[in-house]
Amino acid sequence: MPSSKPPTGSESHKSPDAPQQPGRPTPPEAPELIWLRPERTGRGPRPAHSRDSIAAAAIGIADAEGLDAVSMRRVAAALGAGTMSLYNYVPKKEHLLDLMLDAVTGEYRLPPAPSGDVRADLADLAHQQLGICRRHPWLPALLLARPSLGPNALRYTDHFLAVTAPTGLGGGARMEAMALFNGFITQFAQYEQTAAAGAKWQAELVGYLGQAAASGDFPHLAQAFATAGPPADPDKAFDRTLDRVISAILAPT
Amino acid sequence: MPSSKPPTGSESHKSPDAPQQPGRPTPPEAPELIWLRPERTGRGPRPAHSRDSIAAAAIGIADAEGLDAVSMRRVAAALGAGTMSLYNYVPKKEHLLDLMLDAVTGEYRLPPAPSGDVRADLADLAHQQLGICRRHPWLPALLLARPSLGPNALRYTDHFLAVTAPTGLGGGARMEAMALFNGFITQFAQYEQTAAAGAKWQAELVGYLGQAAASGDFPHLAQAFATAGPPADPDKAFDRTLDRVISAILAPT
DNA sequence: CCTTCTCTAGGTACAGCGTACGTAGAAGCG
DNA sequence: CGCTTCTACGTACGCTGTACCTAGAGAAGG
Repeated sequence: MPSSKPPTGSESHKSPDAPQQPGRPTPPEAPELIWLRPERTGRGPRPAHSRDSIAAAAIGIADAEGLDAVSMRRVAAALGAGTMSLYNYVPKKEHLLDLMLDAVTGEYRLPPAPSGDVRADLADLAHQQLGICRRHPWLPALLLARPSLGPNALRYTDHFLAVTAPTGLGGGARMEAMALFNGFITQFAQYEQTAAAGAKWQAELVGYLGQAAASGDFPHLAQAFATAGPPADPDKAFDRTLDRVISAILAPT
Repeated sequence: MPSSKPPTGSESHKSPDAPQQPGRPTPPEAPELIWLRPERTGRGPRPAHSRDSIAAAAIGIADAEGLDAVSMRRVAAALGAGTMSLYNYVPKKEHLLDLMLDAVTGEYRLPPAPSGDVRADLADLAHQQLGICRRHPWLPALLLARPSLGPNALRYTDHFLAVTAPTGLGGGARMEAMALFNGFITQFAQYEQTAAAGAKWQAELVGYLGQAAASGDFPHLAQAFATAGPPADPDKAFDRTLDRVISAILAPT
């Protein structure tokens, strides 16, 4: 997440009048989006790896040890490659994350066409997404941090637009609806992850909230705290809020 | 975002039978939540700084140069302190982020009591949150990454519960509603940020989407792309979706 | 065929990160 | 006054992303 000014890339000539020969000829402007760079140009030796295998290796590490364990060195080592060789495939680490994102987005099983029941189709998409997020605990954080539109995400988007076509909403409105829809699911999954992360953390939090409630400064919080039932079944809570979100999407303007 | 196993802290005795004297006596279990640690114990010299001043310094850096520029060294330097001195106030960098989060949460101007118009009160909260997020571009990313419940967040939560009390929903349901509400706003702000980040990026994206649409593989995307009007006023889009979200919250079960 | 040129692989090196640890001295308590 | 406990901070370690360079593999053009 570079803040505002990336260092503008290379521009690496040593002296203004030097001949083009030495070093790199500075490919004038490589696209920033990795999906716009061809994976292979056809010249030179065949690459020993592929974007897919790299993404798979990174995903394996992230699944097993968390997103923080995914470093260029680790991934390269997992592939049996030298660290810097990875940079021939992935110009920046950001792009590695993009590859990971799109690879897991490929796990959706999208039906060839909408069923006609918008609610059911959306619920299916939602449950698939929640499942994918649960299989890859690092995914919600990544989805929230960076919007990425790889080929598989395009497939998904197209399908979502198809499913919501009967609503009569325009293209832009349906894109907004998709953002709301995915955002809710992702955040739900993210919350599940952090909640599951630490029992000790949770115990501390409960103590802290109880103490806050007891202080008298937060009467409504105290009341909600006091009337809270047993911790709800997460799947029930998900479906309950999902219903509300779908209703919000389908509601007439 | 530590994945699952933090290294369990210190436990730092060198030999089992060594006397307790050397080094640190290992305070047996300091709470992980920074809000549970007292800022001051009363012994020893008066600290030269405070959590507030530290948070302010960090926020200043983040506002000016982005979240990545906020490092322990930078913050300490901004305070005129040695790097490691910061660790007397903030046991881990995570906690520094918690302090930043709660400090900006203090920017809400909460009325002493709900007005009685639930929709209006929620809209006010939403616009305040959007404003805060726009003032601090790094905030959405942080809000999405880590749930944090500092004192100011408790104030906010209590107010939200008060505002939504007339809905008749239970405490748990209103907490879920708050998550949905805040999540939507945060994601909207986050999206605004990334969109504003790079014109070049946006141009590339448009080209990429156009190319994808032209490929014929994504008919609905192509159609949405073709019928898209001029880019909508973000504030209009925000209010439009906000209305839907509020309706979803207020809808009877 | 050979030459040429482009591509890949990978090592080395650097700046910067979070933070463990140890030391020196100040301030409150008995 | 001492004892204890705190604060301040320098040094050092392992890790990160990645700029840059050197070899050599292998397709394209003559």
